Parts: sequence; C-alpha cells; structure tokens
Amino acid sequence: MYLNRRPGTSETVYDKLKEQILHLELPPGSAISEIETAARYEISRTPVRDAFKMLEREGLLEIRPHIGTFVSLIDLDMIADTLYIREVLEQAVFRDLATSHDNSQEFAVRLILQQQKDLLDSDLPPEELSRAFVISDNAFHDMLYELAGKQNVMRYWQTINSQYERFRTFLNLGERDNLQRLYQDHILIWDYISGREYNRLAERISHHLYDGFNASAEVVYKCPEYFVYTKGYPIHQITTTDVSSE
Amino acid sequence: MYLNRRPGTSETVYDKLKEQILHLELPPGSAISEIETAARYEISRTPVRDAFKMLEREGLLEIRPHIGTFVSLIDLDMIADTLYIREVLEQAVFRDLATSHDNSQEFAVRLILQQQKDLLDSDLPPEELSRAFVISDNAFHDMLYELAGKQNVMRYWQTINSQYERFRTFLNLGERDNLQRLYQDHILIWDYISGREYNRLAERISHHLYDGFNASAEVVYKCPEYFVYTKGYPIHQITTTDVSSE
DNA sequence: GTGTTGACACTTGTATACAAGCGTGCTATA
DNA sequence: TATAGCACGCTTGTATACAAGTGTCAACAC
Repeated sequence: MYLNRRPGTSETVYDKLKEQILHLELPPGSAISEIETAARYEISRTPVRDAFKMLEREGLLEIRPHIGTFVSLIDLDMIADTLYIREVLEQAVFRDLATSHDNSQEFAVRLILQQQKDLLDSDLPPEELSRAFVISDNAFHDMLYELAGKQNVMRYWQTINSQYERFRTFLNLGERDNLQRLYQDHILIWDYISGREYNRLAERISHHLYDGFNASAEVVYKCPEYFVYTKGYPIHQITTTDVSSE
Repeated sequence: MYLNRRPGTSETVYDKLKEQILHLELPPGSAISEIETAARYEISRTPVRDAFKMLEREGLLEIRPHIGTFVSLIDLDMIADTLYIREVLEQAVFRDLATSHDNSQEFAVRLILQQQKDLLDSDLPPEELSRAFVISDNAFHDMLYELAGKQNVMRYWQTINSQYERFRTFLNLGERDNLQRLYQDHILIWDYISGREYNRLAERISHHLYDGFNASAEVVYKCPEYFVYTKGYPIHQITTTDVSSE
C-alpha cells in the first residue's frame, strides 16, 4: 500500500490526533477546528488539513465544508461489518497457518502469551493494564498473520480497523475479567492451530471476536450520544424535533 | 466510511486522475507534476495536492518529497494478496447468500447476465467491449453482495481494489475469449448459489478470480517496466548497476 | 409578540508566495 | 582529462491571504 515515509509535520499531527480520537480523549461528536489545532501545535493550517483529510478517509473525522469538522460517531453497524470481515479473514488465515506451520514457531508465540499472563498477574492500574494488553493482543494476532505469510492481509484490514479500535477502548475500561477471557481464547486458538482442529479453531475465532461486541449493549447505553446506526434506527430519539405530530 | 460529498474541485481532479491511472493512460512509473496538473485543469496546486494525497493512500501514486510524484508500479505480490482477500470474503458472502436467498432475487441477477450475453454477442470494438464488460462484471458482483446484505464488505474491499483494477485493464485488451469465460463463470456461480452447492461454489469463485491472474505471465513480460514485486525478485535485472563483482 | 431579513462571525475551500531539499550540469582546478 | 565543488532549476512542504458558504442573532417591520 503506502510506505511509511520520514516523519513529516502532517504525519506527526495525524498520529497525535488519531491517538486522541482512538483513546476517546477527543470524544465522538465533538468539534475540532483547523485553526485551533494549528495554533495548538504551532504550525500552519496546511499540514493540519492534510491530517484531517487522512482521518476523514479512515472514517474518524467528518469534514462538513464551511460548517466545521467533527469527530465521527461510532457506527455500530459498520463495526459489525468490520468484525464480519475480520472473522472471515482470520478463519482463513489461521486455517492456512494450521495447515502449514511447524513447531519452530512455537517459541515466539508462547513468548507473547506469557507476556499477557504476566500483565494479568501484575497490579497495574486498570487503564494502564488494558492499554498494555490491547497492544500485546494486537501483537499476538500480528504474529500469527506473519507466520502465515499474510502480513499484508492484516495491514489491509488495519486500514478499516480504526472504528473498531476506538470501540474497544470504550469497552476495555478496566474490565479485568474480559481481558482474562481474551487471554484464555488466545491459548485455545494457538492450541487448536497446533493441533489442526479446524472446526474448533473457526468457532473459537468467531467467539473471540464477537464476545466483547455482543456484551456491549449495556455499556453503549451509558453513552448513547457517542454512537450511531447506519442501517438501523438510533438507540434514542433525536430530540431536536418534536414528534407530537405522530 | 466516508460519505460522498458534493463534487468539489479536489474530488473532480481525483476522479479524473484515478480514471487515467486505472486505464493506464498515465502509465506506471511515469512522472506527474503538481504544477503541471494544476495548469492543465486551470486550478491552483491546493486541490491537486489533495487529490494526490488521496491517490497516494490508495497506492496509485508515490509522492517523493522534493523529488517528484510518480504513478506507482503495479505490485504483483500486492495483487496476489488482494485477490486472496477477495477470494476469502467472496466465498463467505456468496455462501451466506446461498443459504439465505429466495427466488425473488432471480430476475435482477438474470437481467445482468443477459446484459453480459448481449455485450459478448455485439460487435463492439475490443476496447469498448472490455470496458463495458468490466462495468457489468462489477455490477454482477455488487448485486450479489447487496443481496447478501453485505454492501459494506464490497465497499471496504474496493478501497484496496485499485491495484487490481489497474491490472485488469492491462489484461483485458480485447481478449474476447477471456470475457466469454468470465461470463460462463457468472452463470455457474449463480447456478451454484441457487442450488446451494457450497463446495462447487467456493471452487468456482477461486477459479474465477485467479483465472486471469495466473494466465498473466506472458502479458506481464511484454511490459516488464510496469511491474514490481514487493516480496520476491523483480522480473528483470535493474540495469543501473553493474553486477560484474558477483 | 411574532416573523423576516440582513449583517456578522466562523467555518472550510482555494490561490499564491516562500522555504527547503534534491539532482543535474557547468565550471574551475588539479 | 578527470574530479571536486558549486550554482541553478526543479520538485514538494509550509505559511498565509483571500474567497465562499453556513449558522447565529439581533434589529426591524408587521
């Protein structure tokens, strides 16, 4: 796709903004101005505009000409589609890996799994723990894709992954039990790959991906203004118009 | 992802440039200047730069700061990965469609297939024929994704599809036989969906996608300077350096 | 009191001037 | 003649001024 070029001003701003959006420090729906951002980083509007355009294409910003730029709402229907894509791809890639892998790859994988166990046994504060675990979680999946020789598949997927990533930081607010379940899933997934148990593998991958998503209803209701449904109906009535005529 | 906004200057330039790149009117490797492009469309550099940045993120342009901007080479390894992704996704989506569909959808699909038959029976010049057929081909696949309720999956895929699209215009230079085979595949694919013949369906999808790609070696050799391999080795030695020391 | 209208402040879109970096080719020198 | 060095022209990157469109709100007419 696109090579990582040397860190330019645009890229720096892009990275910082993206991190803030993904960590919900810039909450969905909030306004974000070019001029203000430029002033904050003490640069001109041009690189800020570049960064905004990139974030718009990833679906993280919504630029309304002559009106303003806003952090996009989290589209749950879009996340469902994204998860479907990942489910299908991951089942195929991991299946390929199970077919082709040899035991020489065991060590690298076990290393990451041990790291995750150590994290869970540590006494890190919830927020720090979840951040560290998400990183290690991604490393685990990256590793398996790489072992299967399908790094680019992972890379492609990441270009549409931003929405899901943001949703996940919303979920993982220190729920150590969830992280524990993810870790157990990782163990199982690797065991099934090693043992070439294709059916159980596919089933566990699906479960692993949708687990957090399906259990998200309650937490979504806590911040309904962050979310939107593209296909279906919003979870609460927009209150700007009167509905008495109905 | 990102909504289609009203046609702005940037988007217009983007569309025109993309079409030229995809149709190889701007050949891979050729230089393309911001100033020159701006002059050609009688606009300033700013919207041109926006368009360039977008095309860069799609992998169609390569912007080398302070050196120049070039139409990217066609990366055959990347295309292979893209095809893999499409193969996996399409097998899953079409399988879902086969499971859920009812006969009310028959008419719309048959309409497109009839259109393709008419195209093949017509006496259009090769280039026009292949262009029209590619459009109808995409419509066929779009339709099936839509019937399966997975429009977004198709949309996601299209964001990484540009490379393959460009490669396909390179292949389809009036090879009526190839188009005939594609049409036959479409007939079979729809028959297998209707008949819920899952295994044959998956097999035919793979065959359908890789058919043209695998038969491409000879045509690639005709324009080796258009192509590049990311993972493997180039198809011909770069002649800028002497290899006598080996 | 209510509805309309227009000025204003703010946004992003566009144009342009300037800065910075790279490559080429000429030139001077050994 | 060969080579080192420098100047120039080209590129994209950045900053900034201006254009154009939108929403707000206050003033005014009814």
